[in-house]
Amino acid sequence: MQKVIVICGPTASGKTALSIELAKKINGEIVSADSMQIYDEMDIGTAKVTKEEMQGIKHYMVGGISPVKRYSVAEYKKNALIAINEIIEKEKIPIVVGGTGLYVNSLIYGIDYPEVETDLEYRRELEEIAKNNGLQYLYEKAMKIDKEATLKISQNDQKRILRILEIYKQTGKTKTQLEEESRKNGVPYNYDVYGIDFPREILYERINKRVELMLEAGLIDEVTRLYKKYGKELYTSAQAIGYKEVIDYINNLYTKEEMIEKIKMETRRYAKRQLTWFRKIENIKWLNGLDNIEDNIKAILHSSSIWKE
RNA sequence: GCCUCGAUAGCUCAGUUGGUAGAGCAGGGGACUGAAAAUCCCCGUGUCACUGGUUCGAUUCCCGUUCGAGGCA
Repeated sequence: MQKVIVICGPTASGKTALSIELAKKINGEIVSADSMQIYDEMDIGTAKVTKEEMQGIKHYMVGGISPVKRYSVAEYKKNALIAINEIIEKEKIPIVVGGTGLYVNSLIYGIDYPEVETDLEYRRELEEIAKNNGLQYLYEKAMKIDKEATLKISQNDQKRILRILEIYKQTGKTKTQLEEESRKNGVPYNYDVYGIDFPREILYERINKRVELMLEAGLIDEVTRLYKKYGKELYTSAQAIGYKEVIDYINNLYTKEEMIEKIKMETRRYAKRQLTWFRKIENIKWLNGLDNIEDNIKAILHSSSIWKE
């Protein structure tokens, strides 16, 4: 079965540099799995790869989406698969690189999503009901529709409660049903997953340093430009760490120092959550971020069966 | 130099009418199938500054010491 290499890891763990070196070595091309680097005009704060960094290696799924758009895993999965196939057509090796656990999983577990658009009207309606009648009311409603899925989530998890209701409204099927159907189809490729990790303290130092560098590189200007241009039109993209804090700073919700500390803190927490995703991936092979890139590439080539074929 | 107040979790502080203590924040762990950098769940042992005294028992009361803040000289 066709091999696809996957490199994941928390933010600031050096995924970009490692993946580009690897691509050069094995004639690969890169498919990003990052929910925020997919947006245009958000470069500094998302640590998007630059043209120079790419060194001629083609990247897919980086940019190309307006920051006003509400992108979703379903779209991601569909387009990432197209990219992977395109790379295979060229007889190159696809390397999926990213920090968004949900996106990575959509590929490696071959999750299928029915072709429906998100019904924003209905969502707004439900949000209204949650506000007026309390979330408990919707939780009970979800329980009646799909008990199994509802029992798995918290009574406070508004997003997932709404999702159970939305799915039923749009497809006539329950979330549990759809998940079962999705599992039947199997996975088309042999994904070989690697994770980069660091001792926590060192990772946090790297994160703090990176935030400082982003500020120096003009993060505030970038966000200001974006915010002036689109304002409240920004939705998903405005939830990005570094962006929401700068927007709050622009609106005088806190001082510059508070804003900087907040970005660092939120990024650290994000890294922690990312690790929770990756630890759960069965068969993930961990690389030590402290080792140099050459050694880690050797480790990948050694354990991956690509070159045995 | 004198007086007053303070010293409790990484930080800010609460509390124990004497029976060895708990909040917020930070931190840690986890969940995750169309917003996911989102959203949600769980986790609190620390010489109660140090020395001595009173007491069956002191982090709590008393004496002193050290450090910090304020006031008076």
